[in-house]
Amino acid sequence: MLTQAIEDYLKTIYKLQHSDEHGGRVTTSVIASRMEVAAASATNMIKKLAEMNLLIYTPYHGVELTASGEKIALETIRHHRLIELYLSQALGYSWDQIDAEADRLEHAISEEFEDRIDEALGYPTVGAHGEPIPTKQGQIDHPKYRRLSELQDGQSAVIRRVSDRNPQMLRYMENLQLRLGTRVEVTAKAPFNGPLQLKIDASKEVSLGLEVAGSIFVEAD
Amino acid sequence: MLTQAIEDYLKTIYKLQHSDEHGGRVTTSVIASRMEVAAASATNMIKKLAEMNLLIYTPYHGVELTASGEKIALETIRHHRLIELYLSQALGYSWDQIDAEADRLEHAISEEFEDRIDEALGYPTVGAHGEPIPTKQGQIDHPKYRRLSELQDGQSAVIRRVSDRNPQMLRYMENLQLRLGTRVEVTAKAPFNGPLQLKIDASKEVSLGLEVAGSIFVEAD
DNA sequence: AACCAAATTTAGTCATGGCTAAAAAACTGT
DNA sequence: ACAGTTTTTTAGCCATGACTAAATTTGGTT
Repeated sequence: MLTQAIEDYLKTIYKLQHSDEHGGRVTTSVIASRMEVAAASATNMIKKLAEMNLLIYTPYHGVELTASGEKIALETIRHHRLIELYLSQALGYSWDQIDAEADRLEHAISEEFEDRIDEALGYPTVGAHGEPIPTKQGQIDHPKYRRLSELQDGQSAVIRRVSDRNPQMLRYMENLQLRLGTRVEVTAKAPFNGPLQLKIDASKEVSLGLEVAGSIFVEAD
Repeated sequence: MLTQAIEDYLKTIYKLQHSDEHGGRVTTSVIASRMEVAAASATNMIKKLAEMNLLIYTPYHGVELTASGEKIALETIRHHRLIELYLSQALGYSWDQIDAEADRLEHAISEEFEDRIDEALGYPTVGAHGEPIPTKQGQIDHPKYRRLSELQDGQSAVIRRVSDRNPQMLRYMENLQLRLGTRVEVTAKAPFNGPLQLKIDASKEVSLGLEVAGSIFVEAD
């Protein structure tokens, strides 16, 4: 009944609904591009999900998850984030490897497995990249952090979340020791969308491009 | 290319080829019954696997894995047994729960994951139910243990492997503290295929039916 | 040798979830 | 307001891997 494809679509749609980028409007083409399928394939699946009352579909205008659709999405996301954290904490995976592995495992694990790694991890509320982990009851809050790229010259902040979209970027961040909890200070900002100069952990200085800085979310002092 | 279904069929066929029950002849109906699919479905898949040179198919007479088919089967079995052992050792699963969970996970894990749990477990050679774990190179040996049901009155032995076919039976064995390494002694054998009397770990005595005793493999003194 | 039952294969169907090509609807800009 | 572009949907196709029903082969019995 709940296939892997369905879970993947719902997860993707949930994430799109809660990203600030698209203004809440989740269209066929955005879904298709995130899922890396043709638009027609997305339309097909959307119709099927609407049929199953997992989302509300307004043709030509986009989708919105129903309560039951959101529930499944959050369960899938919970699986994903618990697995990611387990891979990094218990099995020594690095930041850039966990997403791909979790993408496959999230559909294969049982409630039992979920519960056991949740316990082994000490009932965490935040995932490996700083994302909130939904509770078993489907509760989740979305703390609004600022992007490192938005900080002004001289401001100091602590890294709270990083985007997990690009594994190569994650590896780059890891190399720079940009981790959750790391304190950073913007010591200079080049004009015309140029790079910013960053002091990491009050020691080493690096120059960071805006694309990377925009993928790092911080809590400013 | 290598779907979950293909891996499952190859694994099943490998196990059937190496079980003493069918005299090496692995037929469509045996495969179908183990896979819990209709015979026609098995025929379809067998033809496909023969097409892929993963097995040799003699219509109406059965199949035999080729070297490449066996390689895939052993990789799948290795995954399965490593996962089972990890679930029981690292996550506290009981004997009766690990097979079902591993059946799903075995298709979802990467080489990386395989290597990491292999390391975490200390490069084990024997699985949770005593089955040999194939090496990464596909080597495996099949120690021939005797069934507990074949022991004579008065004989003593150590449990080396149990069948994992029936979860309820596994739970029953666990309750009786019949574990790998446990020493047992047959203190009496009822005639006409009746139950045998068993002394477990030189302490408690139980009466064990032949079906259970036939699912326990021992190394006699 | 011929018949019968059991095992096996063939033929045809279905659901899933992709795809492309073509049609239709919705946004643009003038 | 309408022409052109972009987005979305429709229509039709394909592979996978199940299924049932019917046909075929095998093997045992007399």
